[in-house]
Amino acid sequence: MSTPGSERAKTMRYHRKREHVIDVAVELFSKNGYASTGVADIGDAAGLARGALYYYIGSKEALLAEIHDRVMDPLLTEAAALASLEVGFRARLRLLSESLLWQILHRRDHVWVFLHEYQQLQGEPRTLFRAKRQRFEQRVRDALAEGQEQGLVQAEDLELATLAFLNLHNYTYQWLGGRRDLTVEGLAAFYCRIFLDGIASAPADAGDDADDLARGRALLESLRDPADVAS
Amino acid sequence: MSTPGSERAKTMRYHRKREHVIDVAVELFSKNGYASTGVADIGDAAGLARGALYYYIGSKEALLAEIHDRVMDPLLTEAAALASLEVGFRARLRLLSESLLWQILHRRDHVWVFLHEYQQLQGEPRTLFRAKRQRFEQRVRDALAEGQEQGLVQAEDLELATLAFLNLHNYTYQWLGGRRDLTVEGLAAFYCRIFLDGIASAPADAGDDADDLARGRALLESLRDPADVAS
Amino acid sequence: MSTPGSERAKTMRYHRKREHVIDVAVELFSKNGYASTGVADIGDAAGLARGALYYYIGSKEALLAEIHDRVMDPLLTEAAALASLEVGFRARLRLLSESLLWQILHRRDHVWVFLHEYQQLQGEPRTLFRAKRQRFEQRVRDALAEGQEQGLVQAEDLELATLAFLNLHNYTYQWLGGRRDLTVEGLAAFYCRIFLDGIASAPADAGDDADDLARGRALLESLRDPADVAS
Amino acid sequence: MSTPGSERAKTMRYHRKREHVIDVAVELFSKNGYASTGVADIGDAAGLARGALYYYIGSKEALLAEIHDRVMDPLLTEAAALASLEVGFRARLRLLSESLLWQILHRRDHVWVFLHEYQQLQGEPRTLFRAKRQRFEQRVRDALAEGQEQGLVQAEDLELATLAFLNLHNYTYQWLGGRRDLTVEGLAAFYCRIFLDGIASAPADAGDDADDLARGRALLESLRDPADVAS
DNA sequence: AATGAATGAGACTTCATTCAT
DNA sequence: CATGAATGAAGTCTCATTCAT
Repeated sequence: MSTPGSERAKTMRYHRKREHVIDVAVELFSKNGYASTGVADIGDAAGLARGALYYYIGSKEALLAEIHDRVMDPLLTEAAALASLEVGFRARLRLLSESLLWQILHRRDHVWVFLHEYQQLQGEPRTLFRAKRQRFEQRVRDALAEGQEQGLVQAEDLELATLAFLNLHNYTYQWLGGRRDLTVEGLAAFYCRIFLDGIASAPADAGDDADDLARGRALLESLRDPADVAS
Repeated sequence: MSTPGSERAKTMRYHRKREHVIDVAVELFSKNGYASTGVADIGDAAGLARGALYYYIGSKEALLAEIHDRVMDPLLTEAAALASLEVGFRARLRLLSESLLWQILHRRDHVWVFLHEYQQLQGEPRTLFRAKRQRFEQRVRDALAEGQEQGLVQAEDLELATLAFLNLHNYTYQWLGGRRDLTVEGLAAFYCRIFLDGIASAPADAGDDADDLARGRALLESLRDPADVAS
Repeated sequence: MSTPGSERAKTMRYHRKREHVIDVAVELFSKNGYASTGVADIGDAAGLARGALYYYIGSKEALLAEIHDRVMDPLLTEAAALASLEVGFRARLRLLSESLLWQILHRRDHVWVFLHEYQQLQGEPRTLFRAKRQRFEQRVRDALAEGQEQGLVQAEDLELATLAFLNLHNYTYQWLGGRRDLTVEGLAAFYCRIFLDGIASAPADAGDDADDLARGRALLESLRDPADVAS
Repeated sequence: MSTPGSERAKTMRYHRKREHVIDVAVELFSKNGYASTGVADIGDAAGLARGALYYYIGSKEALLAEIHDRVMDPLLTEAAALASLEVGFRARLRLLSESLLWQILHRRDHVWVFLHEYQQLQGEPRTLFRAKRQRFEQRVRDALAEGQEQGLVQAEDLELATLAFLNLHNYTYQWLGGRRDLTVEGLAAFYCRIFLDGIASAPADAGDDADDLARGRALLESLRDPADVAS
């Protein structure tokens, strides 16, 4: 009676619809925030009644966890692959940059949710997610350590250098909506030029600017509430 | 009934208590998120009943707006002062960096709320806040334009350079809690060394790395779901 | 298409599967309560999807009604048979006790549902069930009336004696789970010894204990909230 | 400005209203069942909006726990007092009976909830309640042990005797609604006469009835489905 | 200046039931 | 026979806000 593969077809339909629901949720979460988006809103946007929605998502928080995985998992897979690739330090970092920016540019909504709402995760998903994030961070740190050995990274504090690299990339999600002209390769080239040439330079001797800085700092302090400065 | 001056005294007490309430709210908002912090929580932490709280705050959203102003206003004041200061380009950018990092390090909780929950603002406070943010951004852009004229900033896209500078600084609030050893001056020196030396360098000719990059990109694409790559 | 007899075969299979579903439901209802057991739970435990389940049960409430009948109907049949049996009063009551305890011990789950969830029945099943229960109660009362005529039951209030007899038996389902060592005959002997020897005795003249009782009652009253005692 | 004791007055008002809410809930729970009674129903019956209700009750389950305590706590207090009272065995048991029946008759609704819905308790309240119940049961067992020493309780299995005593009393809540003519003292006298005279008698030698019983049992077995008898 | 009490909308989630396939 | 998908009402609970006192 039933065509072969019909069972898989059902599963396929379920799976496709489920993905659609998540897509819809991602868009709403990124636009209005996780806490401010109601399950009813998602249902309306997905064309599903409240009850049917739960047939697909389990819970609002499971939805959030899934969105995190959708970004984090490919990111880790790619970073692992890049770590094993036999390329030079600068190329490896540039490729890491491109991998990260690919997610940020192509999955803008996901990344917004991912970087903005991660603290809403509770329990096991929270733990899991934190571990994954640290694993990714470690990949970047490993790459920078390689550069350090080659003298291409001048930094006492490698941890801080890693964070600076991530700062540069991660915050992009905040303003990306207003700059749709950017490409992954172009942005990676720009960020990596700044970071690599900057981090390769000798730690600045502020000698020339010392006087200017002193005057400026005095000015700033004069503007601050004494109570604030004390703290 | 009331002694002369008592009215001003009341105002003072009122003001002090109000500040305290806001302090308490900032801490809770930064720890648990704006949406997840109830007015009751704030009241409990401030030692005030719900009714009395509203005597001081007006509304939960007004509280949020006030927190934004507490960071944004000094930032704008200082940026304006620095703009008029007669110092060199590098020093001015370094001072802007220090001004911004001072808020981030010394008002960590405020900055968290400010950078994390600003989209929860609605109506007029939202408009106002966006205008202030753009004004601050313009200060940075102006400083970079000065560097561009002097050949110290090599960037076709000055807007993008501005955003990169802000990326580097702003995202700091996300991980600052784990690095309490940092100082404003030290961090500013590090960020500005990277940014200034990096942005002053000639746009990279990726010639040497071209082959590595090609191989890496092929690897990355092979890992991606075809459906994703298409989009 | 269908071989002769296949229809009856279907009916058999249907019937057997239906019984299985009910068995599963009884177990769940008795363990978790009727209201707290979902139709989905029953389906899962029976290995049937939600849709298929309804092919067998009609509705959740019909299931509950059926479970009641499964206990009540044999009970009534047996009580009727015992009523016509020519045996002495003591033996008849003992046999009624054994009949009732047989259900309680051998169909513990059914009886739990039956004695615990009967008030969840609505409409016609409710009416029917109440009638059946009263018919059973009447059988016990009839037996006791026989004993009363023979002077073996000393009770002004025969109704109350009936209820006492039922109390003794029915509440057993509450703690039976912890006492799996008991047998129908043993428990019936114990209950009937107490009840028959107790009910055959002359109504107590509390003369000897009057003083003790008075002191005890005074103590109890002193412990009670005056507001409570009033009501 | 505020009259002395006004603070206590507020607390008093809160307390009184809270008690009222619980009273209302008890009535509904006992009439319709715990699971079938919605929080909305309680609110309606108490004349309180949904939100206000939670100001008083905390949660539906906390309400259930409170109802349990309202019965169990006085019961334990009284049982403890009676255990220390210097009275004879028969009087002590009679007083225990009266104490228990006082709750059953005067707090019929509470007792219904207490004896019928206790399994709905979860977590800590569940544990606590079970411990209290066992403590009460122990009081009865202690009293019966006293009788056993005096030869007034003929029972190999004291545990079972305890349960029989409790059966007799506890199940009363099921039919009490139809018999409002009863008094605590009258019912206790009746139950205790049956139980004490019954339990004091020599274990029955069913000699006289042996034949009748055998015939009756054969009849019963003939009525039963062979499949059932096997189990 | 402060409070406790109340509100009512809306939050997330569950559930018995139906129906096209 | 059986299923997966869908429904919509109802469930418990939270929350920002108001107001009489």
